[in-house]
Amino acid sequence: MTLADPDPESAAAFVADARSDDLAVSLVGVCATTFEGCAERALPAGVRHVLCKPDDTVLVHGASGRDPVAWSSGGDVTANVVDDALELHCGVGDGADTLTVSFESVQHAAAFAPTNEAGDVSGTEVDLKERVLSNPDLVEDGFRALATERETPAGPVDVYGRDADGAVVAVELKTRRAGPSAASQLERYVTALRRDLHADAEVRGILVAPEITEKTRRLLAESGLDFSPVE
Amino acid sequence: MTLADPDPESAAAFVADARSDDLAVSLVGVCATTFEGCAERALPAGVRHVLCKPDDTVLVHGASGRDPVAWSSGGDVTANVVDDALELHCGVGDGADTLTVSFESVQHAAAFAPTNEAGDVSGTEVDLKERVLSNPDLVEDGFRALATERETPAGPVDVYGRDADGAVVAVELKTRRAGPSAASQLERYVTALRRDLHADAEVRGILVAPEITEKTRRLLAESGLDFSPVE
DNA sequence: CGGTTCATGTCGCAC
DNA sequence: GTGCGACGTGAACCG
Repeated sequence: MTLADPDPESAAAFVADARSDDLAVSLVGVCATTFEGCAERALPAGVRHVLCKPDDTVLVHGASGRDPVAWSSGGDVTANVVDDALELHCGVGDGADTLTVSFESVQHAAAFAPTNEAGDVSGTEVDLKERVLSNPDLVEDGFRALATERETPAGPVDVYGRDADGAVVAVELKTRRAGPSAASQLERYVTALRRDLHADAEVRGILVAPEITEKTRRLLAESGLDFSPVE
Repeated sequence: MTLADPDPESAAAFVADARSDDLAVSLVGVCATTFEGCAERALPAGVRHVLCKPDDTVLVHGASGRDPVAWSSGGDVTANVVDDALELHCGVGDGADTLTVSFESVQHAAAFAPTNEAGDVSGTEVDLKERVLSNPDLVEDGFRALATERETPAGPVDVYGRDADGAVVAVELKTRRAGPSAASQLERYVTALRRDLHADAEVRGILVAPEITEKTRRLLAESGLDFSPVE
């Protein structure tokens, strides 16, 4: 399941075999990449790590960063020998987005059978929603939740309810410090609700987040929306 | 620079050595992960690929998807032997966000010296901006660009100019099909400009994108903003 | 399949 | 460092 300093033919065969067995392949070597499609990008030759997953995802990682320096998702993957070098071709058949990885040399290759199992995340927006539902006063004293993901012409409101005075309230939840887009999002929902409900209905909007930036605070104020810090 | 089926002590030493030499390490093995911090997540034991980069980024990849199933950026990385097993500890010293990767077994380890070189992307918003500047009619017949990234109280406008009638125009550029957030963003800029400029100044907003969704079209219309298809 | 939104988003840039 | 917006964003969810 491993090769060291293979020649191009061996490497190509190794990759092809592994892929036909639904294995993942980890490659280390000197390679250049080109991507063409909706955007374009080329990388000069360099030592990189290439991971080919059984779902045809190909990741090219450089020395730093969480994100790959090049990648391909979706389309087919083929391993060929071109000009006496291993070359990976990734992309949809008709070739809208295409990634090519051209190896000058392969230091190392390993094949393995990865598991797909995953775990659940907690601390997400859903958790915050559940907390708000079980303790509506977090939003505001006297707030009552009536629905979640209530549909409006502008999209679904995270939490929909009424305040102590009976006014309709749209609640937008953010698990982190909220920025201007959150204020705009809430404003879209509130505007849509005002249009949707009877003209005499009062509609308020409350942004629930651990924190907001100053500009966001100003935006909320200008739109007559409220902020309720949580967590 | 390679190990096959190492015992935990060898694996830990291998990782530690590689890291002290500023090398990246590619690991394949059966491992479980836990992440704790702003959110929480745990993965059961499974065969995965772990990539430790010299910048202390750690990526845990499963069988599918472009994104890692677990990762750590920033903090320190240490490789220890715990309960006769390799364990990677990643996180800031005081431990806000912590990732732990516990190996049941290591099938394979490889160390290498990755290059950091990267290439530039074309087809991005900057390219679209340059195209618009060199050919303002793309925005609208008679449009004249006066500035890019012009500052407003709501943030910088992509392109700022005037239309054939001399009215101020804020242009928001999107390289892909634009959604509701783009309309809201443009509206924020236009509102800020109307407030900022003389009261009698007419201010228009034009969203420039290859395409927009229907809801976005409606939002633009409600706000009196325009859409100009490009590309 | 398209539309919308969340994300441990990540990343880069300006203040 | 914080704030802000783009990203070849990716990924899930829903009609």
